Amino acid sequence: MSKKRRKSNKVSLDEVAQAAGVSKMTASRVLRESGGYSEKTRVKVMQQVDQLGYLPNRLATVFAGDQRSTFIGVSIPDLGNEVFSQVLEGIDRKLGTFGYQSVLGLTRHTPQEEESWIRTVLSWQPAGLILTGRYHSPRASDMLRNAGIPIVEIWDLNSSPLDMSVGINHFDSGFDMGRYLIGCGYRKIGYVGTHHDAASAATARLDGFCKAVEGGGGAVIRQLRLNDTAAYYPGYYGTEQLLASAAEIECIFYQNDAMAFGGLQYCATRGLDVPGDIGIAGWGDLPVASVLSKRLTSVHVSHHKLGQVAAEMMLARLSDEPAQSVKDIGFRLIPGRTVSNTPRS
Amino acid sequence: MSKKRRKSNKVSLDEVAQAAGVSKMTASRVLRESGGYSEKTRVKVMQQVDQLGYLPNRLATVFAGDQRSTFIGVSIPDLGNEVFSQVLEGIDRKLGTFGYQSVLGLTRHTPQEEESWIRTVLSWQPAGLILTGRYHSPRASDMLRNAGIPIVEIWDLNSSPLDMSVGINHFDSGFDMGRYLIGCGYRKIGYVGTHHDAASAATARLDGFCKAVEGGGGAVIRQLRLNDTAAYYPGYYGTEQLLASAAEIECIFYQNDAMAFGGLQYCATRGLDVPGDIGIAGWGDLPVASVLSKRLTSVHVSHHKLGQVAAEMMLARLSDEPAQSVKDIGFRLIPGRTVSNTPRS
DNA sequence: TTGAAAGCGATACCAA
DNA sequence: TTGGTATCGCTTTCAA
Repeated sequence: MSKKRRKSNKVSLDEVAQAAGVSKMTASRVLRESGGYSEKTRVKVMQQVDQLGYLPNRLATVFAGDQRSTFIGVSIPDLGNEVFSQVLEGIDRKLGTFGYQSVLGLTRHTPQEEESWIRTVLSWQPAGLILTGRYHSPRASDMLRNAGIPIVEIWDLNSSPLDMSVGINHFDSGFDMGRYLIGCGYRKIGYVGTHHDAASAATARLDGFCKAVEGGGGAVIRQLRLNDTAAYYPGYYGTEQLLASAAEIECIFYQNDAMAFGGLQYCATRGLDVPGDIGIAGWGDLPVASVLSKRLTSVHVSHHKLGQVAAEMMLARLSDEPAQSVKDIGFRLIPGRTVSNTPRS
Repeated sequence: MSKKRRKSNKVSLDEVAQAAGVSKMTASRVLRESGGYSEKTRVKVMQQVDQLGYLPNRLATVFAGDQRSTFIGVSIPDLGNEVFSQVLEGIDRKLGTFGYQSVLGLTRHTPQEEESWIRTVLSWQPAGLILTGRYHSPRASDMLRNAGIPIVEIWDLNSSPLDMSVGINHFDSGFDMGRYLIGCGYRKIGYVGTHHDAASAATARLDGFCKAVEGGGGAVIRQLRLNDTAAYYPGYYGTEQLLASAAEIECIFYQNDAMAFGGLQYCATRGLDVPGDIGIAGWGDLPVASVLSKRLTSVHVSHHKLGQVAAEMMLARLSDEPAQSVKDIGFRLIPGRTVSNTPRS
């Protein structure tokens, strides 16, 4: 009240202590249940805490002590893509259970936005960082190296990570799908995705896919990369565009299941039989695939688990337990019924 | 190096200042571009900033000054439900643009988890809070009132909010759908949703729905509330259960479009014609509906916009602009083609 | 078991 | 244009 620079009307530990007739150190010890104090003192202090509605200021705590905050910065490209909202859910549920909070950053896949977000988040002294993707701008990499906190790079498995990495090998997952489609007899294949740059996991998938297809005597005769999100409707109109420009395509591989589902709907609308007239393959095994009458050919990845494992590695590190630094959570090709394994040609 | 309680190897403002041969106040002014300093000084300081890789400690800034942090606590029930991941995306994109960060809390719709999350987040001195839902535990309400920061309650429009509110009137949206289905001639109606408690917006929707149906001479003859998430597959098997227990149902209203889509797939699998044999109505107008060959009967709500508006109200308040305290973003019934407007009975 | 004093990294305020 | 000093709320350290 009397002080000049009182920043708010919040109750401070000192006020609680005075009200309880003890020093603030004693009150501090009671609240942290550390060091020695008598039961009588504890009761007196806790009474005042309740009475005054005292809430500790953790900023001051972290600032004063050698402690770290309980923030974990989490960067995610976007939440429109169900893949990433599942990863985030997995991360935050696990972190929350252990008293940590996610500080979100939607970085749109761009290194510049990531860099600026990293700078800001680091200034809040986070306990650790979980980043999607393995590519970071040079300045971001510098900051990360100097931060001296645990860092988990997720999604695209990084065999020589800054610190730790969890994910899958996207190249291999694309390769396996390519090989599978070749094995089914397809030769003229198309791809529908969004505009992903060279550093993206989707690009690695596509590279692996093309390699397998070409190695097997087929060809990815057209790759459509839309300037849109990897969602249902772009899959729908992307399929339309693709088939309009290359009618001979026998099978289409999509960036993810949402787009593949859009493609399925386009085919249904046009009366194209799947897989009779055209094969459809997705990626990610998203929930929408769980209710289709024909199982969607796809690649299963446990997104929720990926997030959980990332959080677990972070937590292990924070409590100085021995932690693996690289973890491949794997994938599984799902044959499904939207491609035909009886070659037509 | 020489100091005793050096908490880390981080570079402090004082070190930068010393290296540049000025006082830390001068360095502080340069970095904040406030007050007066000469160009020569600016250059000297900035050089050292680059050289030493100085990152400000915002904890200290907030702690020292009258400033607030740039954290906004955001509580969301879960991200598996696309509705909420869209809301969150809308919030974080807007906040991020203005230099604020979302501190996430997945509170599972339970007041207890919300309370514990609120306590933690408040201890970090956030600039504001965005909370999903209008019901809070008594202790949470106390803390919120005493926090003295802007609070936006979203989702379920609250005409007498703690502070501000954005959302829609869920009761009305359910009512409109009920009236619409009655107008189409349906009388024996079912509901499939998840287990939502009395405080949930989904309950308000269902209440409004029932009122309209009963007022129109129909009956909601069975309400199925699954102990599961409001997702595709529960919609699928929920439909199966519902029809097994009440075959006379002519039309089903679902908690959201994801569940309705699961219902559609169940009908397709069983050879039931929609809307010939049974009507299907969803809620939320989720992206999946955008690619169905038959437009799903639903209620459109702009989830992304809801998040944006919530963030805008928060930002306005934080910059002391006049801000509306209650905003209804509205909804729109989408007739669609999964219910029939030619009554059969 | 308790308390007094120093200090964490920055900013506000006032003086030079 | 600059710098010294007090201060934010709490914990650490040391002494009683």
